[in-house]
Amino acid sequence: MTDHQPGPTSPKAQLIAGEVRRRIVEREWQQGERIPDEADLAVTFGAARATVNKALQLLADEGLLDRRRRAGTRVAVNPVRKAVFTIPIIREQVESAGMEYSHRVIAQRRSPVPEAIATRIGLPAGRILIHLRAVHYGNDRAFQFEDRWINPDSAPGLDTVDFRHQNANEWLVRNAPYLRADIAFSAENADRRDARLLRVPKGQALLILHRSTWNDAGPITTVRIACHPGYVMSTAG
Amino acid sequence: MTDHQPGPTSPKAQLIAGEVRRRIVEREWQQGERIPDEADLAVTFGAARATVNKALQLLADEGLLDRRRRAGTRVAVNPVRKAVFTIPIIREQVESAGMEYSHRVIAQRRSPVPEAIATRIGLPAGRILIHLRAVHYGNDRAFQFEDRWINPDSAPGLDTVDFRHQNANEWLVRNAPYLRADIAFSAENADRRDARLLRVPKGQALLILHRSTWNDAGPITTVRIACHPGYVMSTAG
DNA sequence: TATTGCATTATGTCTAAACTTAATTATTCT
DNA sequence: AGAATAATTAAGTTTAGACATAATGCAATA
Repeated sequence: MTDHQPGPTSPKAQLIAGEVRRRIVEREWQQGERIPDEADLAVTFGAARATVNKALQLLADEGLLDRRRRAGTRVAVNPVRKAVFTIPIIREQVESAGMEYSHRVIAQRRSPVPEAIATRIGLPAGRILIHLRAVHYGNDRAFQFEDRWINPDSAPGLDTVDFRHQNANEWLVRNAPYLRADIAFSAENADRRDARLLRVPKGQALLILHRSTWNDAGPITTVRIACHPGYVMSTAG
Repeated sequence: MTDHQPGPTSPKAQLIAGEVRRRIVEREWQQGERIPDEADLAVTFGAARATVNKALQLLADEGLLDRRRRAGTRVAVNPVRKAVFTIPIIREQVESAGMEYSHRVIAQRRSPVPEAIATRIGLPAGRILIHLRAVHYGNDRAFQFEDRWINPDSAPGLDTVDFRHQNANEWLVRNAPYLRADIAFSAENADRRDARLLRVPKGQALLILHRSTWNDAGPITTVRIACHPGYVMSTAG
């Protein structure tokens, strides 16, 4: 088509998704109800079916629609609530807050991995990994304390890296991209070591982030990050 | 085309995404490096450009690629780490663990909203909202304590609902779909009330989840959920 | 009656071609 | 040289058409 309407300012698929979302929110299409099929909607909205498909996929990903072949598309009864968190790179986070970033390595040594950690990443207990402990600072205020185990087989040259001069996370991000990652949040009372390194009272509630990464050759690293009190992890809008 | 190859078992776009991912992970394409453009890749992979586009969009969403019009596609230097969490419906979570779900309303009254909460959801302080406090149990063990404020204007009939017989979250999910949601995790030491209701010692570290939702007419609800100790929120596979 | 097989249907995916838009590069003008 | 302008390029989006696939329901069969 060479001639067509003035042209919307945002992509058509987005507009369609927005309109469908509105109809759901305003109860024009009720929970569990079947909505018109893609071909019909394509006609109603004056778009190609592929465009409608894209819009509906979007809403299905959001958890607002349930779609099944042959059965059609219906409004989700229990909209799944998904939240996307962007795991910040500590340095960027500190610097974007206008503070100066620094970090200090508390310990770096080769050591047999404890059972609890070995099972978490699927390695036999007792394997020799690099054990690294470091604190990240913003303007000399402790921000995070990380306790990390690194698989020396996961990247060439890992054995000889001195993480005192080189942030472990950044080195790994650049030198050992991962295929799969697991992330978990929990809360713990600061133990003696957390308390000392983060300079908070023992027992202080801390947000704990556990992250493990793998590539096709096996586990790369697993880390427990203890965040300073008051740290909030929120859906970046 | 009526004749073509036996056909891959998984979608072509996925295969292409996988192959590109592999090339990045194996350093064939280095960080920051420009990769061939869509047209070239379409030829290499024997696919249409739209298919390659879909694959690359996928990887860009994952944070592995940076794409800009005209400038081309390059391997991300700092792969953004995104994590998708599925916020569980408490009842389902309890029941899927083989426990019996129940909940108890501690208080339900109309009350002027405190400043801190009003600003969080963008309402003038002092507005009269429904204030609800409830505990969720699994097999009589306290699971979560929720402290919720509900905007009575956000759904018809909200004024007359008795949440003793009707889980607030589920009622809202069904009767007041939201357009936008904010979710945040943090850690807090249990205060006296948390401790009493969750039956844990005062000071116990708790994972706290703050969630607020809005539709086009304004805020619907905001809630602070205190999870029992040991609760872990992880990227659900 | 229970089972198998087939037609139907709605979504899933792909293709080829076109047009749109943002950003870069080259060119022209001052 | 520097600024304004035009050309070019690569991604972004849409379209129309086709075929693939998974459910569903119906019909024929054992």
